[in-house]
Amino acid sequence: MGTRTDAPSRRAQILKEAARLFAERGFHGVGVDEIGAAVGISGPGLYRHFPGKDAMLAELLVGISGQLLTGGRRRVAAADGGPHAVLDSLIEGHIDFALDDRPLIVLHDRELDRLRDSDRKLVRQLQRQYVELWVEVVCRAYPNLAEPEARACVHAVFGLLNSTPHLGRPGTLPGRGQTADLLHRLARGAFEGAAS
Amino acid sequence: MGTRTDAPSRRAQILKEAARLFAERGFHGVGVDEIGAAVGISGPGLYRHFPGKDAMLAELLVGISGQLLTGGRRRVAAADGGPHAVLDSLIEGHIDFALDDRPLIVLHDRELDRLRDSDRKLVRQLQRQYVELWVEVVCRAYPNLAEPEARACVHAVFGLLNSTPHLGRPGTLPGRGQTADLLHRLARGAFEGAAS
DNA sequence: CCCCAAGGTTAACGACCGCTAACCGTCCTG
DNA sequence: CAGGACGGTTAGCGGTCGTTAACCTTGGGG
Repeated sequence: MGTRTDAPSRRAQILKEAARLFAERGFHGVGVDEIGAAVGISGPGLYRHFPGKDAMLAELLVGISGQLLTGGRRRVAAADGGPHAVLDSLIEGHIDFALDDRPLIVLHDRELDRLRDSDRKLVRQLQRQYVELWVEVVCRAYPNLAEPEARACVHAVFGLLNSTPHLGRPGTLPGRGQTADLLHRLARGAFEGAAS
Repeated sequence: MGTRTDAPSRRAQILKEAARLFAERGFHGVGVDEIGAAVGISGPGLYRHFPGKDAMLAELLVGISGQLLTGGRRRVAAADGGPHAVLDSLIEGHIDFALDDRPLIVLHDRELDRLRDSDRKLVRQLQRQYVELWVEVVCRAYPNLAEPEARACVHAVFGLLNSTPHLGRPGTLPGRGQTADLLHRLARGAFEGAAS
């Protein structure tokens, strides 16, 4: 038997609802009773699945950071074109994540400081590796960008791509595909502008 | 006697420290005692200056939104070049704000939902007007962008420019001037990329 | 058939938080 | 020199929050 991939239903459901609530109202703005109510159980029943409220946030943030990193590494490893093609792949992956898991993207750069020291250190390490992955590709694609500049560009483009939650209600923009395309052009253009 | 511009020292000091703390740990993560301690008085002494903790956040957010809007309008009115020059001026103004008042920029798009309904409605209205100001200029500068696309671009570029808090410790990037220049090129490039 | 693990329930505790009450010193002014 | 506005203080109240305790129900296996 594996120690993971057990009991997918309830635990995953709790994490999903907790992510939504944390993203909407902030970690400190959500009570455990509300999280419980969101999954049909109430209050302290959550403690059969998690040792505490902090642990939910920690698991969410570690999960996000890990997913982003491994997804990015996979795309870099699967590169078959030049550095620009690799960068496009990274951008595409990040956009997919931002569009499909908005609450997680919000948490990922808003609620990091609410973690216990050890968890925060781990998440920061994962995030840093993800950034460095991008920085290497950007430096290869735009050789006239120095590394600190490239790092700043990467952070800025993350801010750009993570702006999807601010796009607000749907319907203002045609569809997911076109939104993704627009974001992609924005990100590429930003790098081009920085390197000019 | 004017109803404003009185007692600049203490009140302004409280607002400044409250902004810093709210940005660092979130509105719900900061107690009034900590805000008091940050300005040398302790706890309920704050209630001689503000009716409550909510009022501090409200005043901060209304102030930021108003400053951004009036600053933007001033720059549009003072336009002496084509739409691209106006857009450059808007970008420059927003960068100045983002670099000089990082905590306020953070609050401005993180803690909006913690306000009472009336205050939130006001702030949202100011923010919307600011966005529309940009959208008009962008539509003039890039006529092949439809209005919904232009609006999405503006939000995305805000996300890009507001990423300065993530740049972390200073010293990684040369100086303020070069950071501002890099951000400016990133923003212009993003619009160019979107319009291509 | 019994039992026990899994996953709930409600009650309640201790800590904390926003805020009020009551009080106090210090100027500035009529 | 009285007096009141101003800007502090400490004590404490009411409510909320995360967490624990004690108990209950159900389903599957020796």
